[in-house]
Amino acid sequence: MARRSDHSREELREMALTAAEKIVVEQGYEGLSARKVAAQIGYTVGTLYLVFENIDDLILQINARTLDRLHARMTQPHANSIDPRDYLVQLGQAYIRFADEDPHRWAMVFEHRLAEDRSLPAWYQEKVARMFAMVEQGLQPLAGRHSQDDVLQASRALWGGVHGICILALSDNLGVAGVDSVQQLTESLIRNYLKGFTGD
Amino acid sequence: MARRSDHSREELREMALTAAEKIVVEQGYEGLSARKVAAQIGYTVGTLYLVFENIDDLILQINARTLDRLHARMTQPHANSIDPRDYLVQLGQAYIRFADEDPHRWAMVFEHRLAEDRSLPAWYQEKVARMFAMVEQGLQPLAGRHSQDDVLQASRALWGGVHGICILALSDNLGVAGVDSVQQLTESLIRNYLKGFTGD
DNA sequence: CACAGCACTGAACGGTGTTCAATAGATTTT
DNA sequence: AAAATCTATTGAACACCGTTCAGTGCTGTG
Repeated sequence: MARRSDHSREELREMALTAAEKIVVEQGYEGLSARKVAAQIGYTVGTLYLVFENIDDLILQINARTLDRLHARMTQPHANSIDPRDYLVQLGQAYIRFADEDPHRWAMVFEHRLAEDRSLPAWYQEKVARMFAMVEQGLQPLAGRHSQDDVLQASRALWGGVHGICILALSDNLGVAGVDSVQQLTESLIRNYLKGFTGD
Repeated sequence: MARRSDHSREELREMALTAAEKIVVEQGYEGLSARKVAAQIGYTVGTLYLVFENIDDLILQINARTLDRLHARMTQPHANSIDPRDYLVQLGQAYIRFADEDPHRWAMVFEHRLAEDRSLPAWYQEKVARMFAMVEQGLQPLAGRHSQDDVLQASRALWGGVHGICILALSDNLGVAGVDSVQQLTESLIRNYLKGFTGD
């Protein structure tokens, strides 16, 4: 029996999340289970429920971390001093690279569906919004005479597009092998879309 | 106990698939279970395993039917006698409409992941390829001086894009409410991409 | 040193996919 | 018609899943 107060709630939470992430990275979404996480950190399943509302909650916390990692990756390209088109391509490619390097972690963000009725908490939606905002800002210099609404719509279409390519590629539904081809597809999508958007 | 030979293997298979589809349509992927399907058709779970290899197999069969339905929907717009651009937009919108009208059925095609190592059977991949082929053909009239490879790549980028918008929209990650807005996004993606692709 | 409080346990519940010895109903043989 | 054979179907069993909560035993307090 793990001693009482060996670890604070916060420590427990941290240990559990780290252990769970390890399982996900190695075995994917399907490989994750409350009992496995508990065993990894030397506690029993009941304890997990003192720290997390339920398994969905735990998954959401991991996905939040994944979104943070992804965001960090996408902050590496710098908007200043390069062509806006190149910047957006770099954003897209950072996204693809992230998904390729850590497919299990990435996939869980999109494979995890919460119960039909329940919706994602605001703080989580915020993290998603933050990524769309990056695209929106990257698109801004190319706005020309487009309205703000147009830019918003374009950023969504564009990012949805990149995401779609990423999904299909990772599930082998694109008949495309290797990251390089996927990167090319992404670049094709972005550059052609932008050509259409800016109208030249 | 259901009488011996009340139904042929083929009838059993048909009954099971129909029952399973009903469950999926009503309750989604998560709501599906071998026992529920068996109960629906008046047999016990063991019998299902005489007809299907396992639950993944059953799901794959349903997904194959879904792909057929989707394909039928996408065959309704006619390539002849309209502008190729309009045709591709119609294809995209048929896709979105299908996903919107039957989200559970559609979602299962993409939510279902088979074990890491196993890959989709050839006859199934064929059905996926058939859909990409439609896009490729729709794109052909706009090929101009592009190589065949370019057209192939463009069709994948384009379709991946439509798919991505569809996914994000259905999981409420686009902050877009209502089918109409999604249709607009799709049209934006396709028309702008095509403008870039054809270069005018 | 006793005791109260509570961190933690782990068995229990109802679910899942999957297997396979046993059964019961149909068919064939006697 | 009865007996024997055959086999489609059963359903209990297994190992897992998420979740709950009465009980246990450690720990800080009085």
